[in-house]
Amino acid sequence: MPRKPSGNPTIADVARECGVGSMTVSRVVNGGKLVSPRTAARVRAAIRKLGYEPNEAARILKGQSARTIGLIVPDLADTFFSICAHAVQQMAAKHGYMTLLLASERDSESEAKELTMMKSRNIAGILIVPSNPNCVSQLQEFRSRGIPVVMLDRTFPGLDAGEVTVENSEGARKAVNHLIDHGHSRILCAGYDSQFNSIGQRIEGYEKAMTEAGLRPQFVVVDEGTAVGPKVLQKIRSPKAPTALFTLNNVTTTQVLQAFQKENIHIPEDIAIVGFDDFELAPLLAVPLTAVRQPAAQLGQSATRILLDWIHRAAGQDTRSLHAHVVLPTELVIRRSCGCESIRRIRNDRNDDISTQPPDTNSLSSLAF
Amino acid sequence: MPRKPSGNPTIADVARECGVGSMTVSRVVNGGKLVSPRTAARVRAAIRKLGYEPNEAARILKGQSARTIGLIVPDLADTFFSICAHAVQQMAAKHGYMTLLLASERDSESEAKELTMMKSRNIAGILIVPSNPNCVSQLQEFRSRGIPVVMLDRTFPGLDAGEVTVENSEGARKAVNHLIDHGHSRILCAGYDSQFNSIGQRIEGYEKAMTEAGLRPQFVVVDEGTAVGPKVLQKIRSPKAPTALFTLNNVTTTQVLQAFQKENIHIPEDIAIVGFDDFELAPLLAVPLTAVRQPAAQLGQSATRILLDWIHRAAGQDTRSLHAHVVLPTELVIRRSCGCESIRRIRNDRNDDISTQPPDTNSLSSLAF
DNA sequence: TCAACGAGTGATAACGTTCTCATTGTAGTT
DNA sequence: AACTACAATGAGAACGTTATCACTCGTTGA
Repeated sequence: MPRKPSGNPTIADVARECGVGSMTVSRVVNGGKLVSPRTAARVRAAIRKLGYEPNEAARILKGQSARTIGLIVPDLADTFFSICAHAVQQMAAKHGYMTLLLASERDSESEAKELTMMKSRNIAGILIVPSNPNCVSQLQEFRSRGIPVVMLDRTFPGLDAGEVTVENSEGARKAVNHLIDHGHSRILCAGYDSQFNSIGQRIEGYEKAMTEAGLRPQFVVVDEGTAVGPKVLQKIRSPKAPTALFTLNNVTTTQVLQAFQKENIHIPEDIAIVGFDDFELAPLLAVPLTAVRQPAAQLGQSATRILLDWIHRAAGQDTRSLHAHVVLPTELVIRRSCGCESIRRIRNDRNDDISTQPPDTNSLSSLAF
Repeated sequence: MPRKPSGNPTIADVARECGVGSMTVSRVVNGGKLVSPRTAARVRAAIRKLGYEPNEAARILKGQSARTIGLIVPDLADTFFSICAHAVQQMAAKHGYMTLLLASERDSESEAKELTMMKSRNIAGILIVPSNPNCVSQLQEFRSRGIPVVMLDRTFPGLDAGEVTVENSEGARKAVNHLIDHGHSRILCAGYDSQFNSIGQRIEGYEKAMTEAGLRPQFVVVDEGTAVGPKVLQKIRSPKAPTALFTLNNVTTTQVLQAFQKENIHIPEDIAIVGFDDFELAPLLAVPLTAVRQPAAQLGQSATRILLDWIHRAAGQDTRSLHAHVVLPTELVIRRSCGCESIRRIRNDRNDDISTQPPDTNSLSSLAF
C-alpha cells in the first residue's frame, strides 16, 4: 500500500471510499448545501470510518483563512493578562478556533516580528493588547486585507479596529473618592506605562476626583514597573508626605507592597492604599487589599466574541467595518488597605461577606456566545 | 496590475524581480547552499525590496512541518502554568517558532479535540502537561509520524517522549521534615489530582518523611480543588487534630488559606503550613508562606529546548528516539507559616534577606540555548 | 582532445483543498 | 414538444512552496 507522506487520509481517499467526486466531499465538509441528503450521509459515514480531518494548510493555501486567531499580550506572567488569555482561548475553542498566543514582552521589535509571522500564517483575526504605537501601521496592513483586528484593554487611535476596554477613569475616580471619604488629602498616584491610554484614563480619573475635592494631585510615574517601589518610598519619606496611595495597576501594587514590607511601613496606619486591578490573593494579603476590580475574563470573552462575529460577517462578503467599542464596568472592592478596618471592627465584622469576596478570575460561563 | 489574492509577494515575484528561477530563490531562503554568492546577494536584495515572507501554508502542504509548536496546559489561570507557558513562548520565539497554546481545562474530551486540531496543522512538535491517560494513544500517533513530544511537569508511561519534571518527592520530604523539626507529629497532607504522578511523588515524599520519623501519615485528598478547603477544616476540628499541614500544590494552598481566614484560624499557632509550589505573592500574605519552590520558568525553558533540539535532529534524518528525562531541583523557601517566626525574632531579623526572597517567576535569561 | 565531473540553475510535478465551470438529470413552464 | 430552471455532481485549475530531475557550463584528469 502506498503510504501518504502526511499519513492522514485526504479528501480524495474519502471520495474513493464512497464513490463520489472530491468536490462532493468538500461540500459536505463545509456546510453541505447543494448535496443530496443520501449522498451526504454516505460521505459522512466514510469520513467517520477513515477518521478524515481536513488539512488546514491546504485550506489556507487556497485562500481560506486559517481557523486560528492570533493573540498578542504584553506579558503572560501578569495574572491580568493570563486570565484574559485563558478566556480568549476558551471562547475561541468553543467555536472551533485555535489560538496562536504570543507575548510581546512590551518590546516593539518582538511585537513587530510576531505580527510578521502571523501574516504568513493567514490567521483569521487578531486580538492584541498593543504595546507600541508603531504596531498600528502593521495592523493596518491586516485590516486592508480584510482581516479583523480587535484591541484589548488599551487602544491606539487611527485604526479601523474593534475595541474592548474597561471603565478606567470612572474606576479610578471611585477608588480615589473612597480615600478622600476617609479624610485623606495628600493622595499619591503611582504607576508606570503612562503612554497607554488605559493608564492615562486612570490618571485622568484620579485627577478629576482630586480637583473636584479641591486637592492637589501628586504623582510618581516611572518608565518601568520595577523602579516604582523605591521612588514611592522616597516620596513617602519627604516632608508633607502623602497619607494615601492610589496604584495604577497590579504590578505597581505588588512592587509597592514589597517595598513597604521591607521597610516596615504599616498599612493603613502609615499609608492607606487602593489599587487598580484586583487579584485572587488580594484578600489573603497581610492587609487585605482594597482594589478596583476589572472583569478580566469578560474582557477576553467580549473581545473574542466580537472578533469571531466579525470574521463570520467578513466571510459573508459583508466587508463593512465594524465599529464595536465596548467598555466594561469596574467595581470597587473594599477590604482593609484603605483604612476601612476600623469601621468594620465597630460594625462587628458583619460586612465580611462583602469585604472578602474573591475577585472575578474565572467566571467563564457568565457570557454565553 | 493584477492583485494577488493573498496580497503577499510570492517566491515567483521575487524570482521575476531579479531574473532568476523560483528554485534559486527557494534555495536562498532555506540556507542558500548551491547558489553562487553573486546571485544569492541579488536575491536577498529583491527579497528585502519586496518584503517577501515565505508562505507557511504552502510550506506545510509540501510536507514540511510548520515552524510552530503546540503547547497544551491544563489551566492558564494557574500561575504555575502561565509562567511555564510564558517561558515556552519566549524560548520558542527566540528560535523562530510560534506557539499554539491550548488549555485543556483538565477535560479529557477537549484535550483530545485539541490534539486532533493540531494533527491537521502539521505542527513541528508538542509540549504537553498531560491531563488524562487517554491522551497517550493520541500522542503515540504523533510519535509514529516522527513528531516529537515532550511531557511537562507530569508524565504518563508507555510513550516514547521527552520528560521534564521536578524533584517532587525530595521537595516534599524536605518540606515535611522541616515541619517535623518544628516538633510537629500530627501532620496532615492535603490536595487533589492524586492521579498524576507529580502529585503522587509529593505524597510519596510526605509518606517517606513521616514513616522515617515514626509518624503516622494522614490525608485529605479529594477530586477537585474547590472541595479541599472544607474537608481540611473538618479534619482540623476533629479530635486529635493535626497541628501542621502540607499542601500539595498552590491551588490547594490558596483554598486552605481562604478557608482559614474565613474561620479565623491562626497560622502558625493553630496550625502550621508548608505548601508545595511557591508564588510571587507568597511573601506578602498575612502570614508569609513557607513553600517548596519549583523552577516554573526553567521547566518551560528546558522542555522547549529539548523539543526544538529533537525537531532539528529529526529534520536531519536522525530518527532515533530521544530519551531525555530531565528532573529539575526544588528548594524549600522558609518564611513564617511553618512557625519559624519565633526563631527569626530571636535572631533579630537578620535572616530577612533569605526569608523574603521573591520566588523565581521570570528568570528567563538564566538558561541560554 | 575528449570524457567525466560537479557547481549552478530552471522546468516540472506534486502537496490537499476549494473555486470555476461544465455536465448531467429532473421538474416545471410555455 | 421544446424550452428554461435548477438541483446535484464532477473535472480541472489554481493557491505557493519544495523535491526531483535535467540541463548548462566551466574545470579537471587521462
